[in-house]
Amino acid sequence: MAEKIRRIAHLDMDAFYASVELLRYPQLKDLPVVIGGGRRALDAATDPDQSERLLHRIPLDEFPRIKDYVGRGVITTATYAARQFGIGSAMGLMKAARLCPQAILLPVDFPEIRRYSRAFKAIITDIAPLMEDRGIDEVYIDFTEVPGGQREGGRVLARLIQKTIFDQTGLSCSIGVAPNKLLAKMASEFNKPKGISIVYEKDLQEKIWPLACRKINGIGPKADEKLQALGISTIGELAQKEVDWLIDHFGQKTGAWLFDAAHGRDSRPIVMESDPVSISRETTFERDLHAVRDKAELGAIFSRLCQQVADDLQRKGYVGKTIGIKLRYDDFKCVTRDLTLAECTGDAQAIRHAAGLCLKRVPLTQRLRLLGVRVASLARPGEGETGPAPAAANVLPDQLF
DNA sequence: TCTGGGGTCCTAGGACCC
DNA sequence: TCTGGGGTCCTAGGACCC
Repeated sequence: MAEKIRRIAHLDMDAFYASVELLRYPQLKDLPVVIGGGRRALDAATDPDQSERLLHRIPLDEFPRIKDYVGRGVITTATYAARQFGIGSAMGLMKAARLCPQAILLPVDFPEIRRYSRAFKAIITDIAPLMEDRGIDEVYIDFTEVPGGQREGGRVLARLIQKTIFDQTGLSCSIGVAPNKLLAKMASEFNKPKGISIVYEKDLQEKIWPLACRKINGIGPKADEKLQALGISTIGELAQKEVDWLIDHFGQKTGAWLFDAAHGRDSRPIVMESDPVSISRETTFERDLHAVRDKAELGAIFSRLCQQVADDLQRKGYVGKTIGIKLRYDDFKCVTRDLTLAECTGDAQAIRHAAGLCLKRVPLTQRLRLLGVRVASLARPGEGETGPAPAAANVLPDQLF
């Protein structure tokens, strides 16, 4: 019997958030639709009175248009029709409105998105149990030992998974199968949407080296800029460099990683379970707020964030001992402060108190656009939890908010 | 009219201990 | 008195990803 070779798949749902909405509103198919934004200006779409009518093929001209949106939201997903206008993920909605004013704008329906996310993942693990969750709309799957996982380099199994997901949910996905996660991730992008791409080790020069370095998961705008400045644009060009040269320019760790990545080497395992490192909540205000003039409003938001983080901790079954805050100023500059307590807590008041101490260590003359609260150094409750904060801690007079 | 929210990982300096 | 390591924890910032 032939030796099995390691086959890793990366599966990415096609325009996931938008596709889920299209299941509900099939009349929007082939139109530019954008998902994103906050609550405001979208009430029409979520108004209970209207949702009745939505089920009965609401006329197109009654859908909210992006040009009517006022706010600070960004795009989560755009349909392929919307992408024709240059609209893309993470783009500000205001900019997207200029590119395609008539695009339909729908808010993210998180419960629905999570429902479909759980559904497609359950379909996958029924077929191939070794799956790594990489977020709401993508996963890695180990094909190596699964029936059909070796046939045609994984294409047979990929087709089965793709078809089963589509038959059971109506959603399409793209799959790349390769010797490791790094290459599988790149392969899944080759034929989007509804694509299947198979990459073998021997395909490195032909299929991977012509690609831009930016296609490597982990090379972002900054690293790409630095590579460009060194005359390196493609993965092939990166692969021509000596490992020592890369280490000189990028440091030991990054240099060695760049070298391996350019040669298609990646030994990271599939990780099926992991504990979170931190749990946080943050919010961007509708308008920039001032620490003094908008003190009451900020204080209320601050307390709410602490309560939400405490609720999240409770629901997920964690406590933590490092409490942190994050501020973004009106010029988009960001600062963080954190404080490690003697013992873990999950209590909203204790979090609020520690976060309040952090806040005092930060300059507050400039207007703020974002405030966040984070709990890290997590543990399971039982050992290390302090419970409610001592009464004295709650009446410290010098709390800012 | 720029630029969300929830994460992970890395680096680097200082404190502190052995 | 000066001169060293190394290891771990804490903190701040930043790159990157979905």
